[in-house]
Amino acid sequence: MKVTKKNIGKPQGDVASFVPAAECLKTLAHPARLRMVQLLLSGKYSVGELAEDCQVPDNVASEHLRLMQRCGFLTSEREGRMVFYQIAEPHLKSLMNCIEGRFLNS
Amino acid sequence: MKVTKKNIGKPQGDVASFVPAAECLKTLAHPARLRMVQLLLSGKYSVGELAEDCQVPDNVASEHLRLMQRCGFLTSEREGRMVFYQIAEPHLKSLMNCIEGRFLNS
DNA sequence: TTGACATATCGATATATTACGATATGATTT
DNA sequence: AAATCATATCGTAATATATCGATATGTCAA
Repeated sequence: MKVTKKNIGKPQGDVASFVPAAECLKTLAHPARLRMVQLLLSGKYSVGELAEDCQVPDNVASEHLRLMQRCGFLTSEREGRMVFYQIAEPHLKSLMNCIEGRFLNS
Repeated sequence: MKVTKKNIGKPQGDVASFVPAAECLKTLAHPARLRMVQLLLSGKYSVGELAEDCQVPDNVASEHLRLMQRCGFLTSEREGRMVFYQIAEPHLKSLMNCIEGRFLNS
């Protein structure tokens, strides 16, 4: 590749390559959804339990969980009349570590 | 602290403690802004250079940069008629490493 | 000082996101 | 089967965000 003034030292990729990352980060960028991910990284929770912890109605919790499922963060499993969600994206753990390290260290 | 059925094994914090994190993540969750952070982690760039790389007009780039400055990610410094932005938040580096590791490894 | 360049700001519009209430589905108990 | 519980979906209204064009500010060069 020819090296010009324009690309010396530039990191790989371009703005387009960040489109999927931006979508997933947007999905994560909500207090209730962050808290849900944190909880699910530590154990098993039903929709109702997550809703109660996050202080949102059940249907709102359900929508948050559906969004995270859509982008591959979570999977769900029904047990009786409850539904349990779990982490499906392994990178979420290190990502949450970064976030907790920055924002929960007060 | 008393241990009850409700809090066994729950990670510290609650949904409210994630409000600032969610705001900052929302700021980061845009393709152009992610690319700008990636570039600024690797070197020095003016507004115009960032705008060109991200393929947005100068004023749009300027607004993106202002948003990131507002939440403490960046600082700016004028040199002549150009303005250079730089990373102000050290955690951005590890956060970008997580993001690149997940989304730019195809 | 005039003109050109780089960046920033403002107002308006278009689009996206969020939350809510109502209703629907699925499962269990009586 | 009917009632109840847990979750999901849908329409809608409120709010937030993104983008654009126009204009403003600040800097330099002629």
